[in-house]
This record gives sequence, C-alpha cells and structure tokens, in this order.
Amino acid sequence: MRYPAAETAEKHRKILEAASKLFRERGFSGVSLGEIMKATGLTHGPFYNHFASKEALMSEAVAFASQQSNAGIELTPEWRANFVAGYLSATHRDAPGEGCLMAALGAEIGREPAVKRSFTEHLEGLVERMASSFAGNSQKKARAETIRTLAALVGAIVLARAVDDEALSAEILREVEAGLK
Amino acid sequence: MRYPAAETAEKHRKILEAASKLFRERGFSGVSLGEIMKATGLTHGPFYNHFASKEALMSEAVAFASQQSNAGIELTPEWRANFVAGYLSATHRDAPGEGCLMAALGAEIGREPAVKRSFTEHLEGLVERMASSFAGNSQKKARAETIRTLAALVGAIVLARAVDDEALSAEILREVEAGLK
DNA sequence: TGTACATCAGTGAACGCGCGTTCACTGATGTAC
DNA sequence: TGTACATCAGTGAACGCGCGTTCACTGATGTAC
Repeated sequence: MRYPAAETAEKHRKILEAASKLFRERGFSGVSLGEIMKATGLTHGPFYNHFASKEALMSEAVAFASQQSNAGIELTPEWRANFVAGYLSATHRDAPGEGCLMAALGAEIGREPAVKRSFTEHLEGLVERMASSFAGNSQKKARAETIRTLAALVGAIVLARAVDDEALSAEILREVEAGLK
Repeated sequence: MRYPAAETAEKHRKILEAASKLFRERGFSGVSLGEIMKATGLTHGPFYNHFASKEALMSEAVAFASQQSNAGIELTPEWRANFVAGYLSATHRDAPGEGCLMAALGAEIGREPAVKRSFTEHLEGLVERMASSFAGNSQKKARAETIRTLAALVGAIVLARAVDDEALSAEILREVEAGLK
C-alpha cells in the first residue's frame, strides 16, 4: 500500500536508529536484517526500499551514530571533563548500544571499506571539534592532546568490556581517567 | 586412519595457529571453520576431533595468541620503549593477523562469555608482567602506568585501522607515541 | 467536488548459499597373543 | 618375531538452519480529469 511521504522518511530514520543500536551491541555480523526490521515493527521485505544492501546500512548507521554523538559536543573545558567522566563510567561500559561507536565497532569498521570511508569523515570532524574545547593551548597541541585522549578513552572501554573481572574492569576505567586529569 | 600421537598434537597446534591469525585478521564471525581447517591442510570434518565447538576454539585461540605475545615480554625499560614503537608502527597496524589480540578482537571478546574469561587471565598476567618493566616506580604507580599505556596503545591501533586516510592514521600513531615518552 | 486510475511502500513466501555440526565409513597404526 | 584385530584421526557427504536478497502481489494514497 502507498504511504504518506513523511512516514517513509520516519521509517528510514527508525531503521537507522535500530541498526546503529543493535550493531553497537552485537557487531555488524552479529545482527541480521530481519532483527533490525523487526525492531522497527516491519517485516524484512521492505528493507530494500530503504537501503541498497546491508553494507550500505552499515555505512549509514555509522554516520547516523556519529552525528548523534557529535551533536552533543560543547566547546568548554567543563564539558570535556564531564564527557571524559561519563565516557569512562560503568554505565557507558555496560550499555554499548547507546555508547561510543568507536569502542563498540572500531575493529569491524576497519574491515569494511565502505564503512571505513564513512567513519573517517566522522573522526576527522570529531577531532577538529573536540580540539576546540582545549582552551589555552596552541591549535597543534590541542589537536595532539585530543587524539591522545580519544585513543585512551577507546582503549579503556574496549579493555574494560573485554574483561570478566569487575575489579580489574573498574580499575582500568579509574586509572585511565586519573591519567587524563 | 590412525596417526601417531605426536602428529595429533602438532595438528592441534596448527589449527590454533591458523585460527588465531585468521580471527585477528577478520574477526571471530568473519572466519569459518572450513577456512581454518583448509589453512591447516585438512578437511573440515576432523575439527571436532580437536575442539568441542567453534566457541571452544575461539577461547583456546585467544589463550594461544596471548601466550605467544606474553613470551616476548622482557623486564627492561629498553624493551618497553622498543615495544611501544613497534606496537605503534604502520607495520603492526597493517598486519593484524600477526599483531595484538586486544586491538584486533577486543570488542568481540567482550561479547563472548567463554572467550572473555580466557582473556581476563591473559590481561591480568600481562599487566603484572609489564608493570615490572617500569623501573624506579612504586608497584602501584607502575601498575597504573601500565594500564594507561595499554589503553592508549589499543585505542591508537583501533582508530588507526578504522581510518581511511593515511595521513590521519599516521598522525594517530605518532601523537600517541609522543604521549608515551 | 467526485471518480478512475497510477503509484509504490509493505507483505510474506521463496531463492540460493554458506555456515556449524554430525556421521557412516576408511585404513594405517599400535597392541595382544 | 609374525599375525589378527581393535583403535581412532581423517574423509567427505549430508543435515538443518538462518542469512541476505528477490519478487509477485496487495491496497491505501495521491493525482488527473
């Protein structure tokens, strides 16, 4: 049946929303198109009315998740401190579906050329925006410091999530946060 | 046909070797048992003479790769500096199959309970051994510094591999290395 | 304004494929006598 | 020492399943007159 154009755009967004969450929770290959469509309340058939392939969805989902997270960036040192604390929290560690794209899908992004391209633009934009929140430094220093901070954050969450021992996991988050102060 | 016992152990090791390399290159779900067995020169049938399931192989392959890397650790500051430089090299970035387990499979390890358990022991052991290479610090400080270093290393390689732009990728490796000096 | 028709997103069955896993069979090896 | 037989890793066909993708069909909507 034919649907109003507004609903179509809305469904497209819903698919992206569900996909970006499920992908972060279980990885690209851990989620089927059927599951994603089910999460939007549709059957799996009309997926191809919205996206050319699963790979295309992966790219768009990465772009979608990164737009969401970029939207939250503010250019103040206070924001930065809060961001780091929230990033290195147990809450973030335990909710990958709502969390950082890079920590959840980093390695897999590197294996998918189309997604890699989409992600590269995101990271370049993120570095530039975040660098602006380092007040009182030269641009060059601010950029270097941003890159170091991002690497530490991503590595900390990856390791904290890969570990079975709550004490060690919490220690990783705590020590990396201490190192960023 | 029946084979000498020595060959059986050798084949077990060959499967682990092939699996740990292929898993790091393409992820757990990106590699089929058939491919792994083919890489050892066997058909896929006898896999179950060696391992109970793919999940069991994943756990053992993680243990195997971590033993290999742990064996290379030396307890000197010189070793540590060389290790960091090698870890953050383009060579390591471009050869995940021979590289760091955590950077290649970190996120996926966190999703597989059996593998997670096996990995936790590895990481605990790695932290303890590496902490000893920080001379001139208290044990507690050395441990914290080791964790921070590992997080920075893992995050740097994950990001450098996820990026399509050689300049940005090299910048990530370079700046994180500069931060660890 | 009312009617006839073209549009096209959604439906759901079906496809081909590769996966993890199973299994009856093979035959060189090790062992019992 | 020589022979007969049990062992068991390897073979390769087969299984059931879920996946990504396709497609003929449906029917409410938007549009032309």
